[in-house]
Amino acid sequence: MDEHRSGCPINLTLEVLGDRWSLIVIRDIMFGNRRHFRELMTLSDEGIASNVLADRLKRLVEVGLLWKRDNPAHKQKAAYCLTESAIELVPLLVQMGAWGRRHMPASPELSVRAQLLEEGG
Amino acid sequence: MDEHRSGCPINLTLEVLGDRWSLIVIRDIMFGNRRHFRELMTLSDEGIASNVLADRLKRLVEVGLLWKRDNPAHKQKAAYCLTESAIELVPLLVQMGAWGRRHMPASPELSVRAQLLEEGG
DNA sequence: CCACACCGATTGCATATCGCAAGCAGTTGT
DNA sequence: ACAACTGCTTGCGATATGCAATCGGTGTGG
Repeated sequence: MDEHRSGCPINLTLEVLGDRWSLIVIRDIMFGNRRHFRELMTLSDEGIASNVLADRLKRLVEVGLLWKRDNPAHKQKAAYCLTESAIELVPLLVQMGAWGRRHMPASPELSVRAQLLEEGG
Repeated sequence: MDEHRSGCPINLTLEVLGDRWSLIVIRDIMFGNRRHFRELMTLSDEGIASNVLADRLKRLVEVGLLWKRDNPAHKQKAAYCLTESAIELVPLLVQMGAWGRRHMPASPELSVRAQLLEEGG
């Protein structure tokens, strides 16, 4: 993304994270302790397609939300890690969880985590 | 959208708001004091297309984030208003503004509003 | 040494959504 | 009557998405 639609902070955040998958990937790395491509693809309930996951990982690295750590022992098992910018998305994800918990048909077991974070985990 | 990808609160929020325009519309109604179709289309910096705006307004009404108030004096000038659910998105928008202000090239004049909200406006 | 399972990632293809421009019918002000 | 304005629709090319199959490179067991 080269040109921005506007300089509004909310809009700029939307330009980076405003799609159906980017925050799912970040959520799984952040709270689900997933680092590798196959983990992110198969272990999450939503079922992201491999081409979409590859595209999102690439874009999130490009915009500085993730970085790729090579594993010298296992060259194929590169790990995707959160940058400081991504870690600072925690309050945003907490608010998203809190809103979804109150206004959408969230499943009880998955709501617990959101509730704990909301109360200050 | 009939079936949900998962019961995770974050995912459910993304299913409703995870696109480039829904939160822009809500932002303009919430903070920009815009109620009418033409206002939302022409007065915002990002420049939403009319068909996309029509689609988003319809969907946001369907999911219960907006409601349409008829104007008896001006039949053509229907006003779109926030529901209670949408008003409770304020903390989420505040967090989006805060993150964008810190990590994206936000313009100074538009950042002021975000900063004020962040500090508790 | 070699077959095989696994790794991240790519390709092809059908479908859905997007951005843009033009235009619509109904309503309002003069 | 007429022009300006209302919310909204249509056509169309470009782009994004979802799905399945597959790729070349890498580690492993026999």
